[in-house]
Amino acid sequence: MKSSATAQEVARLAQVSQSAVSRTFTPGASVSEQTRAKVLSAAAALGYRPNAMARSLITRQSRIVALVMSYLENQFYPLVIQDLSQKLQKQGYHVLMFISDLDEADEVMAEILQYQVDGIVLASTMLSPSLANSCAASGIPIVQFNRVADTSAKARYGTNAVTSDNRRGGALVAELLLARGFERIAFIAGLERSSTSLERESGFAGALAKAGTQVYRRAVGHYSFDGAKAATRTLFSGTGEPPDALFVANDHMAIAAMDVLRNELQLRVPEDVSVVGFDDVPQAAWGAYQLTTVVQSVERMVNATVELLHGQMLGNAPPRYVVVPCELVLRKSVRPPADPPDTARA
Amino acid sequence: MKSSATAQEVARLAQVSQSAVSRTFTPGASVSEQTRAKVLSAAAALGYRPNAMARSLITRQSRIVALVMSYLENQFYPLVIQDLSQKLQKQGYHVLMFISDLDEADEVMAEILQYQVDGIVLASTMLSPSLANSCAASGIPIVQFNRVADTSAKARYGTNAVTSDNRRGGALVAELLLARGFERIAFIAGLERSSTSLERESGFAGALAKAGTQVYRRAVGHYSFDGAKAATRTLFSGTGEPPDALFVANDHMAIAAMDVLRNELQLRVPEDVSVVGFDDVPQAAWGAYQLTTVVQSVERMVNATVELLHGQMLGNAPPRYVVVPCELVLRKSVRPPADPPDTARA
DNA sequence: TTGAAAGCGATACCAC
DNA sequence: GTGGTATCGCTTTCAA
Repeated sequence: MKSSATAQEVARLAQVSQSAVSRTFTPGASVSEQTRAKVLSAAAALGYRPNAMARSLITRQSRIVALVMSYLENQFYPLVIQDLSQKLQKQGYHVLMFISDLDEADEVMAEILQYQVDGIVLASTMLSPSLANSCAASGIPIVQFNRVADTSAKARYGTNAVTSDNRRGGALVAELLLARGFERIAFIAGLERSSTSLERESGFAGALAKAGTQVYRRAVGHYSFDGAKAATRTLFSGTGEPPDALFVANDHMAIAAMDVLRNELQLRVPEDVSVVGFDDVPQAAWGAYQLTTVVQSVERMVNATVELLHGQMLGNAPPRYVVVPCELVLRKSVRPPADPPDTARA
Repeated sequence: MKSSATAQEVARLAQVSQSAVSRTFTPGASVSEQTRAKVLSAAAALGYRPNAMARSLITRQSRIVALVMSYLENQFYPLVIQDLSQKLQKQGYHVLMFISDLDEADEVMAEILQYQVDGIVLASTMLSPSLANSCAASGIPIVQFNRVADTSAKARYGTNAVTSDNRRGGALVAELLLARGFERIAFIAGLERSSTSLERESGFAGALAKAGTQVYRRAVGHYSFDGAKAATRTLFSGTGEPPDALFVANDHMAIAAMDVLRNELQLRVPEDVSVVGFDDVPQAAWGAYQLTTVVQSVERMVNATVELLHGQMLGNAPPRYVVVPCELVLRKSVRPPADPPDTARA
C-alpha cells in the first residue's frame, strides 16, 4: 500500500468518530482516557501517522523552516546546519534545505514560498530588495543569519537578523596585535560587499587608527580557500618588509593563509607571523595550527535564531536585530611542549 | 495578509474557472493560449503561487526527499548535502534535513513519514530492522548512502544502496603500500560495525594476506578526529619498531593522524610514514598535507542516488545496490618543490 | 477547451 | 467529552 492509514480508517476500527482520532493526536485536547486508549491501539494496529500535509493545509502551519545557504565549503556552515536543525527538531520544526548560487536566491525564493514554510533562515545569502518585499508581504518571518543585506541603521528596524559583533571583534584583534607590539599588520578581506567582511574590517581599521597607525597591507580573499592562498602570496611578496601579523576575515581563509605561510613561504606561525581569524570552525579544520581567532559562537547564534523565529512564528513579536558578543580565543596547536610526553617516544 | 493568493482568487480576477488556473500551472495540460495569458497576468498581479501542501495532498507526491545524517564533522558529508540538494532541486525535489544521533533514527523516522516524503536517503545512519520494515510497508523508496546496514549478499536484493567499492579500495591501498616496499603497515579502523570500515579493512587485509603478510598494528578511531588522534598515538608508542605506513579508514581521521605524526611525534609525512586515507574531502580539509587517498567520488555517488531515487519514485524500478568504483589519488601537498618559486621570496 | 463538483486527510466549530 | 459538518487549496474526473 502506497499510503498509510487515514484517520477515517482508524476511527472505524476504534469505533469512534474521526474527530476523536484527531483529538487524540492533538496535544492538550480533551479526550477521555478510554477513547484515547481505543484510538491509540487502533492507530498502532494500522500504523497510523497524521498526514502533515493535510494538517498544515488547515492549520496554516507547516512546521517547516527553510534554510538557504550558498556554499558549505566554510566549515562554519555545516555546524550551523547541524545545530539549527537539531534545535528546531526539538521544537517540532524541520529544516528544508535550499542551496542557492548566491545570486539566484530570488529563484529559490519562489520555490520556498510554495511550501508554505513557517519561517526562513538566510545564511550567507543576500536577498534582493524585491524579494525582501515579497517576503514581507507574505508575512513569513525571515531571519538573516551571520550576514545582512544592509548595514544601515534604519535596516535594523523591520528586519530580523542575527550576527555577531563583528566591529567589536575586529577591534579586539587590532588591540591584541598592537599590545603585542606588531608593526606591520596585514588584512585579508572576504567578499568585499559582505557585511561580515565590511564590519570586521571597519572595527579593525578603526582601532588601528585610534592608535595612530593603519593596515600595513591589504588583499581580498573572497572567502574562498584558493582566494585566500593567492591573497597571502600577494601580501608576502614584492619589495619591502613582509607583514609580521595577519588578520584574516574568517577562519576558513586563515587556515589557507597558514598553509601558504608555513609550507610555501617557510615562515613559522606564530613565531614569524601571527595569524588571527574569525568565526568558529571545528578542530578538524585548524588541526595542527595555532590559531588565534575571534569566536562567534555557533551555539549562541543558533539559539538566538531559533528564539527569534519561534517568537515570530507564534506570537507577533516585533522584528529584532540580535548582535551576539564575540571573544578572542587561542586555539591551541597540537604541537608538543618543549618536552614531549613519554608516550610520544617509541 | 498571512497567506498568499489562492487559485480561487486568481480565477475570479481572470474571469475563468478555478480549473483553468490549475491547468495553467500544470505542465502539459490543455489550456488555450488566451486563457493561459489571462490567468498568468492575474496570478502575477496577486503574487500567486500554487500551494504545495494542497497539491501534494491530492497528487500524493510531496516532491520532498528526506536526508538523514548523524554528524557533519566529516567534511565528506557537507559535500553530499550540497551536491544532493542541488541535483534534486534541478529535478524539482527538495531536501528535508534530519539529524539523528545514530541510534535515535527510529524516532526520526516517525516524523519523516508524517511529511509524506517521496523518498529517503540515509547517510551514515543505520536503520533498525523494525524500521526497515515499516518503511518497506509504507512503500517509500529508501536509499542507503555510503554505509549499509547489512553487508550480506541477500541484503543486496530488496534494498537500495549506493556505496563505493570499499573492498577493492582497501585492496588497492595494500597493493600500493606493498609495491612501495613498506613492511610495517598499520591500520586505523572507523566504527567497528560500520560497513565502510569493515569492507575497507577486509579488502585491505585480504590483499596483504595474498602477499603473505598482514597488518602490523591496528587501532580503532571511531571515525572521529579525537579518536583517530588517540589511535595514532597508540600505534606509534610502545616497544618495537613503529609502523612505516598507515592506512586510515577515512580522510577525516587520516588528517587527524597526520597532525599527530607531524606535530606530536615529529615524524615526517610521507618521508617517515606514508599515510593513505579514504573518501573525498575538499582541499580545505587536507590543506598542507600530502595525502594519498582512495577517492570515492561524491559526484558519482550522488548521481547514482538521484538516479535511483528518481526511478523508484516515478516508475516501479526494482531496488538496486549500486557500487561505485573508486581510485587511488595523490592529493598533492602545497609544500614547495626543492627550489621555491621566486615570488615566495620577498 | 472549459467549468462544475467531488474529493485528498486532517482540523475546528458546532451543537449535543 | 463527543460526533457531525464545513473547510483548507488544490487536482481531477466528467459533462458540456
